[in-house]
Amino acid sequence: MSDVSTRKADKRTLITDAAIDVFAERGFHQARVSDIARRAGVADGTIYLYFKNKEDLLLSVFEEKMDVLLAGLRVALADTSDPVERVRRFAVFHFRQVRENRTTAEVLQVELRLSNKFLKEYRPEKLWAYLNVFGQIVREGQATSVFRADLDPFVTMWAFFGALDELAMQWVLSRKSDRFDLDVAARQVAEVFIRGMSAAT
Amino acid sequence: MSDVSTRKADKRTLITDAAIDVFAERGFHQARVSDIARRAGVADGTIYLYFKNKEDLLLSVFEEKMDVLLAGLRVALADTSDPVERVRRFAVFHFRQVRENRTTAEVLQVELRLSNKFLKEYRPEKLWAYLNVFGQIVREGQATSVFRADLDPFVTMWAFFGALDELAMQWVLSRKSDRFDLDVAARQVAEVFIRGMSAAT
Amino acid sequence: MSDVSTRKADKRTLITDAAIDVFAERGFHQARVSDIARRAGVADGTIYLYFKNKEDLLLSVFEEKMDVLLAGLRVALADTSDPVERVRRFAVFHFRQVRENRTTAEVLQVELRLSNKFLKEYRPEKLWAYLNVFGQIVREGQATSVFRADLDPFVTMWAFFGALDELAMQWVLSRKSDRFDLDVAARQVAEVFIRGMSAAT
Amino acid sequence: MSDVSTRKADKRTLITDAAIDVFAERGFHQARVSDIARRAGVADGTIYLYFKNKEDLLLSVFEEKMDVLLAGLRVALADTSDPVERVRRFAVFHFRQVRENRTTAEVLQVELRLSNKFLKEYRPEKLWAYLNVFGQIVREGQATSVFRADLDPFVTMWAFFGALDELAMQWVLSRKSDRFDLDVAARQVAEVFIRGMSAAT
DNA sequence: GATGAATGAGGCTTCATTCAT
DNA sequence: TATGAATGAAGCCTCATTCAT
Repeated sequence: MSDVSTRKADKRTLITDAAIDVFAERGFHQARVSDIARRAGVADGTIYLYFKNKEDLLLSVFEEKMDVLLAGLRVALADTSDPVERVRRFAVFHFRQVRENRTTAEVLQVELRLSNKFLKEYRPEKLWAYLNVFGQIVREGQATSVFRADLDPFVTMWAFFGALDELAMQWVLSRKSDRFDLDVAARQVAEVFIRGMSAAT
Repeated sequence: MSDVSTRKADKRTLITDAAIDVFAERGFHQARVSDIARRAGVADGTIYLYFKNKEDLLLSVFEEKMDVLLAGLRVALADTSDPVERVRRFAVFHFRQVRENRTTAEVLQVELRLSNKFLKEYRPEKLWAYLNVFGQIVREGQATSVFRADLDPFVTMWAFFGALDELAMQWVLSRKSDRFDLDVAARQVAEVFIRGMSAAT
Repeated sequence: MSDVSTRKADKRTLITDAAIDVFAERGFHQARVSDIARRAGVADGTIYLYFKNKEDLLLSVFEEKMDVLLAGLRVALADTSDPVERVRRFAVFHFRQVRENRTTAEVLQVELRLSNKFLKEYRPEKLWAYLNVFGQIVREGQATSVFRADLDPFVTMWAFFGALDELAMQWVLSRKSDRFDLDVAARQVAEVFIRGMSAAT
Repeated sequence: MSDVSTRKADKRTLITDAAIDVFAERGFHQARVSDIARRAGVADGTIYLYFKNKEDLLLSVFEEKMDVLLAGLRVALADTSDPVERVRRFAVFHFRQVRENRTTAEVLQVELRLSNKFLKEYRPEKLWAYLNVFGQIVREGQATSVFRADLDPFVTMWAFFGALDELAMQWVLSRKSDRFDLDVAARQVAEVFIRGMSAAT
């Protein structure tokens, strides 16, 4: 990689990292481009060399974040094909990401609303890919009769993601002092869904 | 009720109703106060006799609708004390409200969550009251050994709400054509949680 | 005086008194009509039963204040015709008014600027009458060769008033703790002008 | 001075100059920021790169003009240490500035005093520095027994400034036709104060 | 006379984006 | 590539005044 492209990549990363922080702190609409520029240590105009506009910056941030998340999720699920175990790992993985990078949950929240409402034309494929991993787990569980066949994977998938997402948001928003244990929460949510979806009588 | 207070109440309602429509149509940030005023049939300044500012109008919509929602929920749960049945009714009630008040749901689901103030500063007591109804159901189920004792009602409560909320949002944001059946979703989510929380082996 | 007219007079007085306070506190432009109404204990609209508009209220306040001031001044100067003594009494009287009614100085300041600039058509006759008392003292002093004949009474008059007014303003604006002695100031200003205007070698 | 800083300084000056004109013409409250921008030949928003808001623009005009005034005053007094002569030069200098910069004087005399912030919150250090020059003259005169020792320099200083200020305001606000001679006024005010403060019997 | 809810014009200010350097 | 000063559209909100009761 040449010096120039390295520096370019660095600057782009500086901007997206700054953007994640500022979007998480203030939300998309309240975040000012100049805030992001200042935090990234670049000029306002520089942002427009890497991103078409503020909206594009948000989408890029989201896409990059989701790429990392999805890759990590695949690694976390790699060495087991047991649907039950995979559900557990999904929950644990999601909450570990949230804890290790608090802004993840916030950016997801913001994105979830904006991508559908404000940016009508944008389809958050990466988010769907992430969710579909769970949908696929459900389908596999149903195929192997581990999970009840009458469950709609679509409904289950969104319900599961909603549960994780809401808990993540509450954890992020709570004061450090009365912050609950994410590992415990992960296990409990996983168990509720596993038993809830279970085909066993 | 006197004529004056009736008219006053009416004007406030005119404004909140108009606000819900306009917020749902254009989104909070794109909605102009003058649009809301025109739709309500009042002058721009009149809005500021009832609400501190545009954001306060949004939060007031939330407060008012949550009051109605909570009252309705209590009615829906009134004639049964069976925790299992109450979970079912909670889900059914929630989704029925969403379906019957789509624009209101859209504002509460989407626009409200984009308000930085709502997420970061405002303490949504009304939301907590609504959720605690579910928390209470869990505790009663645990007390009667219907639900597993090792579940944290706090975690379960947020997980359940997150599941309902996320599905509601997907339904609200989806195009009419590919809108899924909320009754089915209500039943499935309720069953997953009921079985998931069940103390039975 | 009938009950009605008494009550009417009372209400008018309530409003002007409130207006003096509010104008002094916040200045003419920053003062809100509703603030004055609240302080007076009347409805906003009531003010418009007694005054044409906000501007008219200011002018009325000023006129009334000046009437009182002028009447008081005449009393204070009544029993002496010695120009030197009258200068002393003028200064003492002015500062006594300021001390006994702090808002006097502030209303004068506000008025002085507004009457000339904002209300071009308004001629503050009452202020001129007040000042002309000093102008007349100068002229009498010149006529009796107590004061130098080459002084322009117009210039001297404004200079004297400016000196009094500025000191009054500084006294009003100063914190109670480091507030200087107005009596001393009155005597010193009077002496400076008396000696300064004196015809004696 | 580099090109950039020159241009920046120029733009700031363009704005303050335009502001003085517009404030003088229409008064602070009637002046629209967009008028000032147009007169300065810049965009509305540009003003906010140099000034916090409209009121800050007014106060900045004050600060900048007082700097110039103070520097000029020091030059005017430079080549004499005779307190009597210095009093004369102070008055002459002050009125010369008023005459030569009528619009600036109008803003400083009239508009500034209508600003509540200026009167109540802002500490006009620059004004005090200007006044203290006179206070110092008094003290020097007292030290050399030219002026009476019993005069409070603080009182004398404000009285003198008040006299100059009030006359300046009357001159600025008067119609051209009946505008009095500022040179005569300067001489008369100076003589009144010199004799008034004189230690001689 | 008294009320105070309602009006609505108008302007200050923000901030995403551009472009000359 | 990088800068950051400049732009200017657009909208929230204030508040003097009115008028139906």
